[in-house]
Amino acid sequence: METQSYTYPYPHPAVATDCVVLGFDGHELKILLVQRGVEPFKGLWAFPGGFLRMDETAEQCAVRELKEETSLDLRYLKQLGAFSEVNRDPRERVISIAFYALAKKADAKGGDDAANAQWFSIDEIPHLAFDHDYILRKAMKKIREDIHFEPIGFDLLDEQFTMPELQRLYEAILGVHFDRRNFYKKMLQTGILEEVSFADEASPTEYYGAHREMKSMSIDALFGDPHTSAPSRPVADDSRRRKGTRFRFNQKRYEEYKEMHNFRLEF
Amino acid sequence: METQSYTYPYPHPAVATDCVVLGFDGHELKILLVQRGVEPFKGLWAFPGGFLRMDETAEQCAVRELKEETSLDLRYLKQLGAFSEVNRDPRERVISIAFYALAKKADAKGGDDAANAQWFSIDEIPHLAFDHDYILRKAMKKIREDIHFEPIGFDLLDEQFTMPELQRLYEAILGVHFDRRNFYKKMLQTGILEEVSFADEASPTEYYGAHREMKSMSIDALFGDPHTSAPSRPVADDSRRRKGTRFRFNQKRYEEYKEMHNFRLEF
DNA sequence: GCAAAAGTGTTTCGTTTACACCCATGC
DNA sequence: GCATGGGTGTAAACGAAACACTTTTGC
Repeated sequence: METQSYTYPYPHPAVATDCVVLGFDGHELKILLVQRGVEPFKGLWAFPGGFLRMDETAEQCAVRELKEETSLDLRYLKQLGAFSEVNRDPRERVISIAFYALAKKADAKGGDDAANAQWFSIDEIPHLAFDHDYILRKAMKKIREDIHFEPIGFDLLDEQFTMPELQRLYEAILGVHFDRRNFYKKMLQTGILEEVSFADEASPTEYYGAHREMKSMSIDALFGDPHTSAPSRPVADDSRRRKGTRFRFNQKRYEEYKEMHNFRLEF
Repeated sequence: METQSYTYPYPHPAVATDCVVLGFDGHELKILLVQRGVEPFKGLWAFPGGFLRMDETAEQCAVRELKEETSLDLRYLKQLGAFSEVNRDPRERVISIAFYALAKKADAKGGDDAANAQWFSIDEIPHLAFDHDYILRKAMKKIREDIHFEPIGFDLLDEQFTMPELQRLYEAILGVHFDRRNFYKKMLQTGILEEVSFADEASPTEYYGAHREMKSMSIDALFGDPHTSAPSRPVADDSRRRKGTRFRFNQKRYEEYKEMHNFRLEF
């Protein structure tokens, strides 16, 4: 395809991006890997990524490559930094700008469109190509730090989620166990979660793929709290309910809260 | 000097490093800048930095360039990330890998060897070349975050320092005011500081540049606690004393403490 | 109907904050 | 000797941690 060549008075390294994509299936953290079809490291698994074009930023490159290789849209992209070991790529000098990204639970389930892209459980990651083992360790370290101060958990769950789901996610990322009651309290105290009432169920992102007629729920909506109006709720709804009260992340309240707390919110 | 040229089948960006060097004079934070002698942005101030060589990592490049441009040795170097805006350099596509570094108080004072390197007070920074204004904001943000979890303050002070000095540093970085008593307590509680006894004064890094005969202090050294042996101490020592109890950072205790607290120590 | 998971409040403990006086030094 | 800065303890308020039982759901 390319037949030209490019000449510079000084040597230039190649610049590429790599993206550590995380997903969460409700119980375990997952990492999205692609299997290399060409040398070097042919057959080994690696992070999606590729070479930087001259008309795009590193961020744009990471998004583009991910789309190309795994047809996944990103919710959250954060730079880990540049990896510049001299011999990290046997072909030529390649600087990699690495990112981590988060995929919604729904996307994470069906997201292996690309022939050789696959989700791996975080504790069953094979040995990776290049210095990607090292990059993964850095990524996990950073995520564990970031999650204390940024609401990244919500980017890994569906738009609506239950408290136990959120807790399992935090526990999976941080590798610790929380007391359920304390976790509830802490999360609710921040005020950045809003309870999803039955009236809101047929929200922008569909819930369990089912539609709901506006009419049958409008009464409940008027009365607000689903508990008080529960007896009058059509039984049919139950088929679509799943266990537990559902919440959703409220971006606006988060911004307010952050401002109140000097832009430093601890989870 | 270079007459060769370098050719690649695909276009490559240039890769450079930039280093935000911080110093502290006891009252204010300082930033080390160099004045550009050539276009683009000739005459404007910028961070020390330069192009990456093919046989060095980005970290090595940052250290080398800093040494070349300002003859300063670094105490602490941390990557901020890669800056990859397409037009950040008008000459050609240049990716910058930025770092921040800390200079000891002593170095910071006399460190402007290089003809056109100069320390600027943090709130008198001129408009900078390239996207360095933006990089500076990112650097300050990261330092303010990092200082909560890493003992970076000590890299900005001399080996020995007083508690008020340390407090002023924290206040300068974070832009807040602490209650003196609470600050003492918190710092001492961590256990990572050790009080410098008179016996230790002639420590590896000299104190106020004066030497001290080992003989005249060996007795105090044997008895440990400086308070009990104070009356027998030669009066001559007082000439070298400065106001206040001095402390030093104990790396070993820090490692222990960090391990005890899951590698997450909050300052 | 039974097992598994969701939901809820209170007490205890440790940490953080607020606050005032004496002492040492330098002018 | 006076002003400036260094050094110390205690009480109140707040946030984190520990803890058990009832309700709902799914089989």
